[in-house]
Amino acid sequence: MTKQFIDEESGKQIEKSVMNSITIDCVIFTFDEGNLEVLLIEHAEGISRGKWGLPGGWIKKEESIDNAANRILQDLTGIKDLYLEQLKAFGEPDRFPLDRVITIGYYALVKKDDFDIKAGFTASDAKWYKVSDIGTLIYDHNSIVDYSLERLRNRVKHAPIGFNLLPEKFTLLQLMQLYEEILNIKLDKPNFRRKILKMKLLVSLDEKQTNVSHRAAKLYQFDTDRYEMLTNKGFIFEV
Amino acid sequence: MTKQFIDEESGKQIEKSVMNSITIDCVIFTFDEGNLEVLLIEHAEGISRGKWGLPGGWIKKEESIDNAANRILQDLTGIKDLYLEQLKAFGEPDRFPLDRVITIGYYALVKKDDFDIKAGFTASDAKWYKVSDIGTLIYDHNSIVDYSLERLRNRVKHAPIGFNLLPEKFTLLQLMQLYEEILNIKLDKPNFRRKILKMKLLVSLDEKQTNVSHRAAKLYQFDTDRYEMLTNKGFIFEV
DNA sequence: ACAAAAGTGTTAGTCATACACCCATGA
DNA sequence: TCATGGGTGTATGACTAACACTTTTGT
Repeated sequence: MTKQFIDEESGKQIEKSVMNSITIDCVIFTFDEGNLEVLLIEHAEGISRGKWGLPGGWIKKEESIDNAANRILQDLTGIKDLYLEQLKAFGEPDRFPLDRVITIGYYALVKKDDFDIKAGFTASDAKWYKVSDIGTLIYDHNSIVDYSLERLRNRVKHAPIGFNLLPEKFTLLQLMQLYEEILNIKLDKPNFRRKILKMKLLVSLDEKQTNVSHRAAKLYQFDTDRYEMLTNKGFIFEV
Repeated sequence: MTKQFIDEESGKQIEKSVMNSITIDCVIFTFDEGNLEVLLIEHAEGISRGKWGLPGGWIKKEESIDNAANRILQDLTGIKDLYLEQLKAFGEPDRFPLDRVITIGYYALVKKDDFDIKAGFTASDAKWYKVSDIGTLIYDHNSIVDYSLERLRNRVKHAPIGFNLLPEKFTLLQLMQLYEEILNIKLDKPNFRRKILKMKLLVSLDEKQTNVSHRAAKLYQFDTDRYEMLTNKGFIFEV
């Protein structure tokens, strides 16, 4: 099954135990200091040298698409259990200039703390960009990012979110800012509190913030059972 | 670009100006006499002879995936402007027994009246099945149907539906039954009326049902502008 | 007259919104 | 004592669910 061939993009000879004409591209989201960010990779070689794009890779002949996406992300980020979901296939005939390649888009949610760049990438190769600061990316990667944002906005309204984006312990304001940032709206603090607390999604801890120059907020964590239950059942978080 | 090769499934020699290892499969929904139905095809040749599955086809090298799906469905059904949306890619390594093939799932909504079987299919080759009557299909086609149903159920709660499933003129009860059938629930007639009418989605016609053995219901049609607006903006139809 | 579905009215309760206001803490 | 964010209270209005009720039409 394995064969050697020249990668048309990089010019390098690579091992070919992967599927032809199909790739995977991932939009990796994180949340840091009130900003929603996406991990981008700077291409070092080939026709797209110096340009930024989404991390991606090939699908091995004997692995499922989901497994391929998981493998690619684990190799890149070092994170085992990240949240990962397929978006859809992107396949305009001219999306990749050298050949007809269809790509399957994924999006992932990770905590920045867990993140650890791996495998031949240096800090200058891979960088977090605020979603508002993303410029023009290679190929159709801007479309994939746009589509992933739509999906994320939809998801946040119908299922709990934050488990894979916030630290273990967080304040209600942090959670609210996550919603505000994803949905790009302003929320009313008192009403947000009530809405979230009524869901019984959070466990209130006997702990408070430290080292803040204002009244310390209570810390919460997610009730994992309830989180899972609401993920399956869904809800309406209207704005 | 064009080459001849032997199709492993059917054994037939077919023209090969299409992408390798990638197919399209479509779940075509219709609504008939209160039932949600799916179009299935009986395979006449190859390893899956006599079994039922979803209609599908190949992607030509120079067409987009969406165009391929449109072409395949137009050839099959004769319908020009059907509602069509990509689901996602399905790619378990063993989903197709003879080779590694990834398929891109689509779902379509059609009016049965518009429908007209084409291109080498006879009535015994292609048949409408009630969703509750779908048995075991070839490959992973049951997963694709299940996923399309989930997507349809989600869609019906957040955007207007019916334009591509109901006749031009319809009663409120027909629309309600469509919701009931898709969501698999019972609705309260008076409350459904108010909810839908409040959306201003329908234009009331000065026409009534004929030949019914009870009080004739008023006929409605969709306000296309409003339908489109609500499709883009989205809404919440909670149950 | 009766069956069957169309269509209206009413009530009680829940929920979202908007905003006023008090609390705790570090600088 | 002031700025900053944490957190509570409350009045209003909108909407939903449940169900009783009236209307129309063919048989």
